[in-house]
Amino acid sequence: MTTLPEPAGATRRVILHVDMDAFFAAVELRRRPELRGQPVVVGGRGDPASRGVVSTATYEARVFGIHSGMPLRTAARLCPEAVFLPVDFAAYQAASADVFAILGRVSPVLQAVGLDEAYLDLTGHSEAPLATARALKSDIQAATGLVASVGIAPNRLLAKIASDLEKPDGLTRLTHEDVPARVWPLPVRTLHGVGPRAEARLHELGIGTIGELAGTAVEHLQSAFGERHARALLRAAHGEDERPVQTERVRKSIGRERTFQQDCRSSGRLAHEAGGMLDQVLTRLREKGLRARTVTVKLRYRDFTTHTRSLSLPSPSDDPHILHAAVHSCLFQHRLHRAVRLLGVQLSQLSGPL
DNA sequence: TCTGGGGTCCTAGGACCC
DNA sequence: TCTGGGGTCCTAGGACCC
Repeated sequence: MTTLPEPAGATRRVILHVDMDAFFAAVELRRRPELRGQPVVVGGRGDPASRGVVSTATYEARVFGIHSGMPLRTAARLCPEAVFLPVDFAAYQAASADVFAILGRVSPVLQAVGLDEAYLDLTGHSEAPLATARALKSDIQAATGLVASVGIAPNRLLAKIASDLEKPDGLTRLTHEDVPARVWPLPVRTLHGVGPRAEARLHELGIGTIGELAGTAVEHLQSAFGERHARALLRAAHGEDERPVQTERVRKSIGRERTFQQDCRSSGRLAHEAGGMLDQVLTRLREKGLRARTVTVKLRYRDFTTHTRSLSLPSPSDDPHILHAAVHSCLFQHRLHRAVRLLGVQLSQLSGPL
């Protein structure tokens, strides 16, 4: 089996993926050095008895099977002696700004992915990519005390896989020629875009590794995934990815959502909470000088079914009266006879000021 | 009393217009 | 009476990512 040939005339790009190791936890340990070496879990309010999930766990905590997205209660059961800390988003934003200042000096073609990841395009740079990456890692550590893993590859897909291969403190280069030996043995779930559902469907087709996916006929995938998705999966399995590093992105929606500590049965309280959440979203909307045309209210019930109700206004608005009325209308189009676990208010179809 | 909160992108049916 | 397409908007839901 061989990889697909590169498209004729394509320039060979040099893409870096920089991924901070256990970022939230690393920032916490910087100011609580006495916790170094201990299992530390950052998530929710830092109270393992409350509803919330793990944002980041130190490698000492991961040994117990704790990982991001796991309920805090479960983490506490796996490792009762772990230290639980609340999420301090402002602290991570500040640390992130320090890291991105350093990244920005390496290349202006920089795409942030959340607070702790970034892609850089180094195509055309004279310095050897490995030397650049080594210097970058050491600059980040010297300036912030934080550790990054870096992947180098001809595209974003492979760069991201590369940065994960030798975590933590990794520095890994992947080329197209490396794909059969180093990428194909990995589980399909490693591919960006393959989540729990796609993984399960692939397993049903007898496909467990990226190599097995790469060797599958597109017709075999189409019934389960549709033609577009099937072709995208195959391209990814062959290490093909033409997506550019995108330096700017337009925000499409802003919203607020909250899980109740106890499920809410009162429609009066829901209306009150939704109004408060809309006010918070409106503050951000106006700070950015935006207007919104679509209002969505989301409810999740105890069984985790999620329902949305949306309303498009005739024209974009930042008028509190109009938007509150729209939220109210969406909320009461929901059937409110069941206890609600989560309430969300979202504004979309955003546009700039008139 | 497993399963947060911030998002993006895709699909699909029906309405409506040409 | 039967039978068209294409395009866009609206709405709801699902999958995925950090």
